Amino acid sequence: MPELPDVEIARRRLKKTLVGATIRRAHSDDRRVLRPGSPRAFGRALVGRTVRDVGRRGKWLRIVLDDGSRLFSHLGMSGWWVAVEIDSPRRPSERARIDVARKNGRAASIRYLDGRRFGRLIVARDDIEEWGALGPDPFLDGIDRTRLAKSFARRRTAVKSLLMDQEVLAGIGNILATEALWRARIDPRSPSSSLSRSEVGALARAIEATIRQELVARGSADEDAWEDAFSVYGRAGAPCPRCGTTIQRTIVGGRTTAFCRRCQTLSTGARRS
DNA sequence: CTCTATGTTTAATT
DNA sequence: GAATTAAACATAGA
Repeated sequence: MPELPDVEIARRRLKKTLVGATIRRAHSDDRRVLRPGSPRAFGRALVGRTVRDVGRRGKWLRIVLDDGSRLFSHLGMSGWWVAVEIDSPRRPSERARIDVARKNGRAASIRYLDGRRFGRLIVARDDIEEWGALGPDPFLDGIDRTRLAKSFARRRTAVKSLLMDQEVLAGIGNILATEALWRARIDPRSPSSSLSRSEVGALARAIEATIRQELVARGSADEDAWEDAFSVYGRAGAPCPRCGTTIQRTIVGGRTTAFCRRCQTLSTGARRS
């Protein structure tokens, strides 16, 4: 379940169990998830280390260790971390496990699950390239309207595709982009360079509000809260919560997109040709 | 059987 | 070059 809000929730939970704890065992034999690393390097880098910090940028998690090395975790499409009893039996679905001893004397264990195995676990001495390439994180850094407007002005690509570009803003995926554009009343197919300054502002506010809303929905124990928080994502054919018009489904930048054709307007302004 | 899926990278095409 | 599109990855569920 991995977009910015989900990864932020995962970060907070991991931080509670891991910071100050010392890693006693670390195991993974999943070469796909560890790519381009190896099971041996994974264990060797982690065992004996104490966790200093658990951070996040965009959809990446970064666990910093006492020797300065780091474990990066990207959840892909289906990745997730769970905490379990230290002696709980290994389940076949577990792609990695890390057992720690905490300062309070209690032991803990976290397991990485990832059905589709698009996720990554990377150990490195320094920050990896993918981390450094990320644009500003809307939750950590806020959204610089001027900078965003400049990114949009440079290209005519569909605004939704630019929103999902991790170098423009880090952490926005298909759900956040779909929901924020609905909230800002902007057609996802609008060329980014056609957005007015006030539309960019409305979009920035919509992104911030959607992140806050999903953080609450996904942080709650209620299983249904996750889907209930969506206004249009996955709701093609259902009525728009705002105007009642049937939600449309289309493809933008290769990804399924839901939108309301009545209340999300297509900007066509400033264009060449 | 077919289609879809919260992501990213790479190859192919325009 | 840039920019867009399709395919690929691996797996589960409808």
